[in-house]
Amino acid sequence: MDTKPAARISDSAICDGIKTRIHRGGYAPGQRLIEVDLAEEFSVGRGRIREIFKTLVGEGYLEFIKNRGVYVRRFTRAEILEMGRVREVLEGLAARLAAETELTVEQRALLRALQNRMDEAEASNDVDRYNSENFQYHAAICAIANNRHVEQSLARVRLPLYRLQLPRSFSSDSMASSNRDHQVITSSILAGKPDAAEAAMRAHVHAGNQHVARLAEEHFR
Amino acid sequence: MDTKPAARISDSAICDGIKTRIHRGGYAPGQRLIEVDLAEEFSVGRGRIREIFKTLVGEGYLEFIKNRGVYVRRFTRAEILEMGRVREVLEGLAARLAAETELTVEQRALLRALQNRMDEAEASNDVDRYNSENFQYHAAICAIANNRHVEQSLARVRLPLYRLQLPRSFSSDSMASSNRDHQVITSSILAGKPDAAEAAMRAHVHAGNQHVARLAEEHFR
DNA sequence: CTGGACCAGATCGTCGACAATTTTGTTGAC
DNA sequence: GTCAACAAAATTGTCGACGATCTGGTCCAG
Repeated sequence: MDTKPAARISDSAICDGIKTRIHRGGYAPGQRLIEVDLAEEFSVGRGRIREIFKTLVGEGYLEFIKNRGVYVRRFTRAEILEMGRVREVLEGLAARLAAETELTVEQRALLRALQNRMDEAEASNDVDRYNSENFQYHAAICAIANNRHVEQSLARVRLPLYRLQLPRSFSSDSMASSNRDHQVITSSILAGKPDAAEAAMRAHVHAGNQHVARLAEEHFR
Repeated sequence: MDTKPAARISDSAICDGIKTRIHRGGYAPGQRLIEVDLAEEFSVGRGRIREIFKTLVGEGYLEFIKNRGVYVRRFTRAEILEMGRVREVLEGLAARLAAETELTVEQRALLRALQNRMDEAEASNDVDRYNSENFQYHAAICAIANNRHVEQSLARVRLPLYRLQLPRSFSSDSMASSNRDHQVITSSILAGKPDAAEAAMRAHVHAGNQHVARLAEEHFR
């Protein structure tokens, strides 16, 4: 029993692999994914890949066209703006729930640490780092909110953001403004003020959406 | 070409069939669905049923457990309350978007007609009819909001409501209170007041959630 | 040169067969 | 009667094969 025949790969591992590539840009928006290619790559049958595709379609990553296969989902500008409005209220709710929570010392420390890191990134004008910390910050608030359905619904409407994670996504100005929002949100949550936290978060996401609305058309194809 | 061999049933038709049964109670929450049974019933292969299951899992109707099959999704009280909070903000957003819309005459007429019907149901104390009109009313607002992602996200968090669609779901008192909310929402949308419409809708759904929170534990198993 | 008809290759759709796993049923000891 | 161990049945997991559909290229008429 020394040479196990390469332990069978799990469905979720394959799912994660595909998601990661989409996030990282290995698969481009609109790209067609060929069943047999992935089947060979992961050394599984085509049927399993097919089922995994259906799952990923359900999560909003892929688009399915009958008899034509699946494509990495591509969002139009109008669609991204529609999702943006949903994101406003959901991120707002997450902030509210976080502010309603009796925070643990670890949670308080985490929020402060993330805010510090964003402040540093802003001070050193490091847009990439700010962007990355920004994602973690929103994820942390979502985790503190502790509502699986908020998290799940948010995940869907956040999908287009990964694609817009370009260096140009934040200018120096917009980064400063974004971080001012964050500071208000952070302190509102730490102070346990749900109304303030939600309002600040909604305004914050709304501003981000207007930024998207002003982007040139070429960003969306 | 006289005897077509029973035109092949489409995936979406099968999906709808299963969904309908879940809504109508033909399949009970927690019930296990056997692949081969459905395959035979619809005269298709098991693989297709399997893929359809994955799709329905993605939409929140079914739950999948490896090596054990799929079950009609069952929600705990805590989960329903979590979903309720999401519903608050999403229904609120739908009302806001509807109020932001330049309504057509048809849309105005539809809203008024639905409100009238609910008023009638309330006046005649017809809980079942009120319940049914209530669903249509919320659907109509969602349609006017005209945001596919609001609709999609809402569909998920509305799922537990179908199950609670019992006659006892509204008492005479709560029906009156619910319809007062509706009247405020309706007039706010007709008057084009987004803030008022959203606030009223949020309060309305919030009240409904508190009603759920007070239900006895037996309703959730 | 343009466009439509046709053909060949690539890819998807569906099914049935067999293996793996879980569930159910039975037996027997205590 | 209760429980464990085992055996049988039911159900799910996986794959490969075959037909159906789509894609892209070629050829020929105009």
